[in-house]
Amino acid sequence: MNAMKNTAPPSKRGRPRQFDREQALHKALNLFWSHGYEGTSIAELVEALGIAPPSLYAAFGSKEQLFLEALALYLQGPGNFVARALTEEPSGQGFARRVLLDAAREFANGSHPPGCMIATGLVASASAHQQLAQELATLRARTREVLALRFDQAQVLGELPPSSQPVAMARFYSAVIQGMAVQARDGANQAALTEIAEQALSLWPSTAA
Amino acid sequence: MNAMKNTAPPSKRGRPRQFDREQALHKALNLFWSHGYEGTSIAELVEALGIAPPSLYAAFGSKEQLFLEALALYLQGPGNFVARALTEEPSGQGFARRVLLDAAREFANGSHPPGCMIATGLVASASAHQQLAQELATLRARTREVLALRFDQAQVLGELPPSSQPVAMARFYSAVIQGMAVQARDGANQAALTEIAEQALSLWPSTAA
DNA sequence: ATATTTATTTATCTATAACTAAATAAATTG
DNA sequence: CAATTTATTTAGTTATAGATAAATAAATAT
Repeated sequence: MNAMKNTAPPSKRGRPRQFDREQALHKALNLFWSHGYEGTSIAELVEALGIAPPSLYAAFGSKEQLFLEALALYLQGPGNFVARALTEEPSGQGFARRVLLDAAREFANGSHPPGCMIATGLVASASAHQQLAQELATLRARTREVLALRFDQAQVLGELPPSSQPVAMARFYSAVIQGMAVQARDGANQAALTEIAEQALSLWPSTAA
Repeated sequence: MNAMKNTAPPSKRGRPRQFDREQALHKALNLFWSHGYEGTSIAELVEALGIAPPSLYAAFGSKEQLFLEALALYLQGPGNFVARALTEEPSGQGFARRVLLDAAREFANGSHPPGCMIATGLVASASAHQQLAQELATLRARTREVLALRFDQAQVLGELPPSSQPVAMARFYSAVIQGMAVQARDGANQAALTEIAEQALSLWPSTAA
């Protein structure tokens, strides 16, 4: 609820925390990423983090808050490729290309779990976790919107023909990314994912002004 | 484990079952489809089916067996579009077209939950359910293989140029279907899904022998 | 009718889920 | 040092998970 607690400098009074909070958060991220929110128990978390339940709750509040923090970490780290492309790729096509190829690389990057926490997170879950599921759905929607905005912009700038449909294109490329995430979970390597990405990218209208 | 128990004609001796097994299975399917395997509890199942736990266990064996039966029902019903296309569409392109457009229709068909049980089922789950997750992953792999086989066949028949890559195409179309399933869960309607499908289908190489 | 078979009812059982109260330990502040 | 603050340890709590034993009910077979 309060971001201050997390971004505040380590407080000076009181017994110091015996574990590295950032490192613990990374381990939690890996668990949630691998097994999903519902598939990860507090028992597994405290085991992996090497701490007792009260330490986890003192540091992170609840399972849900821990998940949300792990998700934020994901979005700043392995899941930041959309944001990066957004600032670094000026053209619509370059943006699409960058996002899909980075997705292919990240989804099959052996240094962390396969796939994407957003694309396939809480797609079907218990009613009790509907709020969290909605949060993930909103993140997926935002990615679609970002693509649509960029494609619309490309159209306005004449990079895309007036006949093209930015929103439909955004849905298409989003779907491809989400499918790539599923296949990554099923063991597809970077080469396989890149082939998927390249086929999708070959759909980009040729620059005929 | 034994298919006989389920396919056998209703036995004649003993107290007859007080509920409709098929109807109960349909309700279980809807729950699993909506909330996933992990997100559906026995308590919710017996509530929806209107029976007591021992009746559920007597009829279906276990939660996992019930899920597998529901999955089989899904594959014969709303999830049978790949199998249908396989027997009814002779050409590679017709097959791809049929599968993707049927997926668009089924994934957003209001008479049952959105999306696809296979495409997004148990993509990330607890270690305890790894066997079931593997089962789903195998079904996804089979779909990919079916597409690849059909595309390969199309290539042999000259319908696809020698330069095309059936396996890569199969991965691509599978990914699109899986992405469509995610978007259906997120509320995409048939029109939106069809637009995704049409874009993917527009990639089909023009018939230039 | 009696025995046999199968299903349902009722009341749990054991294990695990998420979470926490209370006591103790380790730091800072005055 | 005493008071205060915060973290950890220990040992739980309550609720729910999946599953079942035992008694009862309702059918068929002989």
